[in-house]
Parts: sequence; C-alpha cells; structure tokens
Amino acid sequence: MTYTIGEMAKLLDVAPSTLRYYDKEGLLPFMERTENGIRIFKDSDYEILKIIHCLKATGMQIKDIKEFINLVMQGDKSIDARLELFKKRKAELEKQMADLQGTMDTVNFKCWYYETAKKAGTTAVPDNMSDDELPEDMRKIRARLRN
Amino acid sequence: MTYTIGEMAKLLDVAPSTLRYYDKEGLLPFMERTENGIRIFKDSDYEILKIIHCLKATGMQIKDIKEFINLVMQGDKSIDARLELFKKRKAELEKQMADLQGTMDTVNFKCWYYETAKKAGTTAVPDNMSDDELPEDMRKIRARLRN
DNA sequence: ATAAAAGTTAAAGTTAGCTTTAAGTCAATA
DNA sequence: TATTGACTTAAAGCTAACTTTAACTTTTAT
Repeated sequence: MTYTIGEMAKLLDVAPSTLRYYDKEGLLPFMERTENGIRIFKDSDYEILKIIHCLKATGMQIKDIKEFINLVMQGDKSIDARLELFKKRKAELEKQMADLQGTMDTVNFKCWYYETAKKAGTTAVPDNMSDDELPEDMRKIRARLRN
Repeated sequence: MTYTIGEMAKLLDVAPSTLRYYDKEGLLPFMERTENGIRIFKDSDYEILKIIHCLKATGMQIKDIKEFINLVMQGDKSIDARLELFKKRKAELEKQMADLQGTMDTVNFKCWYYETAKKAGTTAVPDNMSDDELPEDMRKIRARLRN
C-alpha cells in the first residue's frame, strides 16, 4: 500500500506540514517521490514514523532522532548502536515515570488537603494538623513539600 | 526564615531569573519586598513554589497556574474550585502515565527487536519472524506498530 | 475541459518559557 | 572608601517544533 502525505498524516493524526517538516529536517531520507515530486508514503514509512513518534515521546529531540535515522540507514552494522540507544531511552523513561509518580504523590496530597478543608470549611484545619493527625501516607509528602 | 531571590532559587534549583519571570507573570502576587524593593521570600513562598512546580509537571501552563494562584488569594471561598482543579490534574496525570506506559511498551519491543537482531547479526531475523515465533508479550505491540 | 482539492517549496511567523542584556541601585567586605 | 557581588527593571533574544503564507503545480472529480 502507498499513501499521499495527507493520507499518511491522517493515519498518524498529525498535520501534513509536520511530515514535510520532518522530511526537511532529515528524518525521512528514504522518502520516495513520483516523477512530479509528490511524496509516496509506504507501510514501512508508517512504521518508522511510529518509531519517530515513540522516540519523541521519550523526550528525544528532532536532531537526535535524525541521528537514529542515520543509524537505520547504515543497515545491520549499526544494530549495536541502535540497541544501546533504545536502552538509554528506556532508562530515561523510567526516570520520567518515577518523576511523574512523585508529582502524582503531591497531587494526591493536595486532593486530600482540599477534601479535608472542604469538610471543615477552612484550609486552617489541614494546615494546623499535627503530623500524627494526618493519614500515614500523607506525612512524607507534606514533609517534602515543607522541607 | 526569609530568603533572598538567590537563596530561594538555590533551594528550588532554578535560576533567579525564573522566579522574577514567575513574579512578572503574576504567579507571586503575595511577594513582599524590603523598603528598597528587594524581594523577601518566606517558607510559605517555598511551599507555594513547590506547588507551582508540581502543577507545571502535570503539564499546566503558566497562565493557568496564575488562575490557580488567584483562587488561592481568594481564601476559603475557593476551596471547592481548588479541589476540582487538583482532581482534574490527577486525571490528566493518569492519562500521561498511561501514555508513557504505551511508549515504554514500544521501547521494550525495540529492545527485544535489536537484541534478537544482534544475536542473529541482521534485522532480517526479527523482521521476518511470524507472529507465533515472537514472545507472547511482543505480539500486540508489533501489531500496533504495523497497524 | 475546467474547477476544486491537494500536492510542492522557501521563507516568515508563532508559542511557551525562560534567559540575557543593559543600565542602574544596594549591601557587605578589604 | 572603594570594590565586589547581589539585587532591581524593561526589553530584547533564544530555542524547539511546528504552522502559516504565498506562489505555484498536479491530481481528481464533474
């Protein structure tokens, strides 16, 4: 199967201009064109664009994704480098997930805080609770927020 | 305890210019100053800056964080609105964590893919594996990437 | 056959969230 | 007392990742 830029953009839920931008930035060096210069997208292009999307979601920048694409273009001799790259992305993702969990802890604390304030009619109540008055799992979080 | 902008910036691990920028954007309407115009940061400011950082980490924009600060300045009458705001941030975070897990699934697939390619010396091996040759937990992920 | 829809490029514009610069004031140390 | 370092403001500058615009060509549908 082949697709025009508009069709591929729809499949990926991005704007056609985004795909042109990626091409201009060197992310799509394998792109084929018709005799009249119109881009022809293939199923293999869909797959690599999904991977580009994934790498972006790990926090990688376009210029670094371009380096990955360069590795892909080198074929089998860059397998090791590509494996190492994905291992690094995995480590980076694990850090992001831990950070997000820390943020979730704070948000959960604030939900408890405002629920308690709501019942009491004033934030003074949760504000003035001593450490042993608050739920076990809120103590460390409040301590971290106050430092 | 009180702090200068430089001391507070160090505590929060941000640049002093960042705190000035937040102030200019209306995130710190409670800021006090010396007679000579120098900002005086208090422990309560540290706490609210931690919350600002948390809200940013949930993906909230500066102008929306400013609205939250406006609610805080209104006192107890905005408790409900603030509770709802944090509940929304929690829902948003849950979506982000699910998305991140999806990204992690793809990265894990690619780690498996390149480990398999490395052992074989060529990506042709994982590329040509039939569905029942790949590990159980890789099947759905590859299907999603190929669509 | 013609009009509309979709493709093309290069270049300029947008946005968020800072950071830097320039010009100046204030506080602390040698 | 003088110099250093930290504070102040307003305004300009920066960066990433697109998006928009303008001018044009190609493809598709009636």
